[in-house]
Amino acid sequence: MTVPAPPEALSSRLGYLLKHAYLRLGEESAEALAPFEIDGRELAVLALVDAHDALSQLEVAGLLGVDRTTMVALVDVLEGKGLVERRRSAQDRRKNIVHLTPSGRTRLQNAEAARHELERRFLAPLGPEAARWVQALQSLVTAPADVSPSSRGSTAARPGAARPGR
Amino acid sequence: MTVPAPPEALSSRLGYLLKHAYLRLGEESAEALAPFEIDGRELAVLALVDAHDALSQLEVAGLLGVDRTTMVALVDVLEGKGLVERRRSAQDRRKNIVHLTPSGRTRLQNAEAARHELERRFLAPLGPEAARWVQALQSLVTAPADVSPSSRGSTAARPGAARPGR
DNA sequence: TATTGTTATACTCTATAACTATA
DNA sequence: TATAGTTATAGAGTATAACAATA
Repeated sequence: MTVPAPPEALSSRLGYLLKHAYLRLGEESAEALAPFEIDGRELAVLALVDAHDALSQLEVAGLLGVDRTTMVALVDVLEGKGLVERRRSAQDRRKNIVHLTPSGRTRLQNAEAARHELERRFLAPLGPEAARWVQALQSLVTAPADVSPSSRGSTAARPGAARPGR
Repeated sequence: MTVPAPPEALSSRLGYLLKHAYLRLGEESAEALAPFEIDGRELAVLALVDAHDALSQLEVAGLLGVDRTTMVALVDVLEGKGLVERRRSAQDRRKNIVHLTPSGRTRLQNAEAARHELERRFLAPLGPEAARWVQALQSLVTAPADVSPSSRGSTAARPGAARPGR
């Protein structure tokens, strides 16, 4: 269901708010991208391999923050839809370079337009503050993971940290 | 590892940003609440049954936005920890009213203090804008779910909702 | 007949471990 | 020996279906 107007005890909880914002965007995103038979994460893969040049599966996985085994399935799906192709790297034949097909490039452009429109609608309640709000969100995601007194372990780096993360 | 500084192609994606903000908060939250042997959602349940009076399991589930079967497991865990008790409602013996135990009340207070401190740290990169940013986030979660042309449609029902694929 | 709580089951998502082919 | 990709498997998390007790 998502969103039956949360009571005070919840509306102040960052965890609740972020989770439900994420879920809601997911729902609307699925709907907006359905005509393109693609989901938001698949679209992100297309955008990445378009923007960068000759990325291997592992490199895409790293950028996206997903496991390499997850990446295999993701590329399987995209290749099955004819949107990308795997090509062995000539320099290092262990690597699969992920290439956009012409069909994939077209799909990327059309779906990106739909995504922009969706995000515009999603952020509409913020009015002119939307852009700044998103900037702030970026700063939370890329922040150096705290530094202050009460310590804690940073998300990234840290020797034998064995993060469950992801 | 979350957050290897996302490239431009990702840092503008709301889906990516919300997901990773949520994941990161989850990691830090787990760490901050670990001493209390409780997670963020369990804490939210304690706060809800404390704030409202005599809520049934189904009512808590509705407020929290989780399934009633999920709620059973959640209450099982909290009852196992001695933080809540199930009591049959005298008015409607089908209902389990969820009560805080004295131990639950103490745990709630201590864990809430830790949560506040955690959220303060998490939002620190926003500086004095933090409060307004959270307000904006609230408005996204409680927004009337769009109104414009392409509408949307809750997870459930909706008659002629296109959906060719899946 | 409908609702609350419960159990059993299934499905999605993702991670871990082990294998292969390359380096 | 280490790395990229793959496969098989297992673990969260959550939803659906069916059932008992109660209304």
